[in-house]
Amino acid sequence: MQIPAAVEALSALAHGHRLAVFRLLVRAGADGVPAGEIAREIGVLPNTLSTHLTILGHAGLIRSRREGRSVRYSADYDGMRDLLGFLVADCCAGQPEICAPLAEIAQGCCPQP
Amino acid sequence: MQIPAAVEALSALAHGHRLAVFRLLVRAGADGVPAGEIAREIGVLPNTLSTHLTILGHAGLIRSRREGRSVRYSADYDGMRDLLGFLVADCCAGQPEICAPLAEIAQGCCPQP
DNA sequence: TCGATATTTCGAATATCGTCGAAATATCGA
DNA sequence: TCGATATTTCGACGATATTCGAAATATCGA
Repeated sequence: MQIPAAVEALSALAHGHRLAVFRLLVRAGADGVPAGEIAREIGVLPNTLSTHLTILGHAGLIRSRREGRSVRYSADYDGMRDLLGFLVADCCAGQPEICAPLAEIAQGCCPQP
Repeated sequence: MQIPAAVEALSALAHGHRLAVFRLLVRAGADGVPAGEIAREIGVLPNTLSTHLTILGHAGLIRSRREGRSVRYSADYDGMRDLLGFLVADCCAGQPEICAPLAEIAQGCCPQP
């Protein structure tokens, strides 16, 4: 990941509704959530939500697939990992001791064998 | 960290010059870098940079201290950790297996004993 | 104190973003 | 095919963000 892509992803998340949508989808897992349900949960008009979903999708943070009359959106975990990896890699450049606590956070959250 | 603070931090980083400044300061370590040197490195006018530094500072991502005629800016590693921790915690909610690779990234970057 | 250096603040111009209503598109069931 | 449901696209308005030049502030050395 390069700076322009990172800026695009950060910009996509730098909005209350979009960050809420992203969190919702990350929690929802691979199955995803239909656009209409997202709109109700977040409390935004369907057309406005559609704009936000497009932005998140173009940033590589979510995916979509049509399912009947609705479109299910789901988190793009690869994209999310790229962004977090970019920030983590950046944070570690030069001084590993500084981001060691980060590894602990990840450790506490997703215990490794 | 709550959504509003996360949005503020993400917004601060969602700009090419500011992200470049933040990376520079993270690499520079606790000593920090004087504002003038940052401006030269990044290639922005001093007054414009000052605006960006204020935004990053208010978001809790950098700190500053006057040193003679210049002001040295340095990364706020606690703030950075809060933001990354927030995103990581969010990513893990519900499905630990998804962000396990993230823990590996942190592991590879900052090897734990 | 005075001038030089370093940084910040102010005010205004321009560009971009976010939201909405209305209309268009896609899919299904009768 | 037709009407209903689900989502997206379009066009426009108001709000916010970014940048710049000019001026103000802070600190140092002579």
